[in-house]
Amino acid sequence: MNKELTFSDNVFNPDVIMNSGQVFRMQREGDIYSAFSGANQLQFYRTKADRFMFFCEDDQWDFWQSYFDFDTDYEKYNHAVRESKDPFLLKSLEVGKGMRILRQDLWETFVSYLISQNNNIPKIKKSIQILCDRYSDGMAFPTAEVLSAVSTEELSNGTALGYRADYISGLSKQVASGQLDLEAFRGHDWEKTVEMLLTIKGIGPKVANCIALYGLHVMDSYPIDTWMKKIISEDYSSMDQKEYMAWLHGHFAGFEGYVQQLQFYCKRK
DNA sequence: TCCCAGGCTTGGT
DNA sequence: ACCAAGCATGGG
Repeated sequence: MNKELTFSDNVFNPDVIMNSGQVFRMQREGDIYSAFSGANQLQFYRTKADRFMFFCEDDQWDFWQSYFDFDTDYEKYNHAVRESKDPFLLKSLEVGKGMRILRQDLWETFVSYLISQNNNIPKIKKSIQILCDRYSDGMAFPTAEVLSAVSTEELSNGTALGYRADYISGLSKQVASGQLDLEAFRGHDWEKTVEMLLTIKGIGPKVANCIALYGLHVMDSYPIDTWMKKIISEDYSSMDQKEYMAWLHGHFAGFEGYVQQLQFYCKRK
């Protein structure tokens, strides 16, 4: 099916989204954007300045609508950002306008952020693509069932996963056996969600917040990584990390993750 | 060669 | 509760 939708640049900018570090399988070739998540795939392109044409399988549109969070008005978030008059945030919004927080396939999000630890974005993308090529058709993300049948040795060979292969193997087996139901992670508040995620081997505070935000759409979670630490020390030098977190929550309760995503994108750019 | 990358586990205090 | 070492891999 195809669908044409109108968005202002302030609320949907695929170039910003795909380079924001929250997604590893969205790319642009010429004028055509492609996105892959789980077993879903989508192509789209800009038809006018503020219009986009989307193409996907009929039964996948609901997923993609949810993926891009199209039902949420991001202008209300942007308004709050402008109201704050915080210099670094105003700059971040200018650079990163059109950012959205995606709602990605949950299994793929778990595995992707297990891979992300102590790693860099190009290499994360590379490892994920190798998994898709080797254990799927190159487009759908390999299922837990398939990965659980692969030995840890094979999984770590030629994938650049390193020690992370062990975490992925372990999680795959738990999910494939039914011992762990990823759907059970939905529907809890931030604290409970993170607490549950931390029980999984290989998931620490940073990865837990990434999965909460990008997979479970818990919008008040915000991962603190090396870049965010750099932002706090360089752009909020009057605060320590704790004070920064209190400030973020105080001004942007309920969408801290979006605000932080703008900052992260701006800093890396 | 060392340092860093969207860090976590383990084993010490 | 906090701290350091170790962990695979590749790029600068």
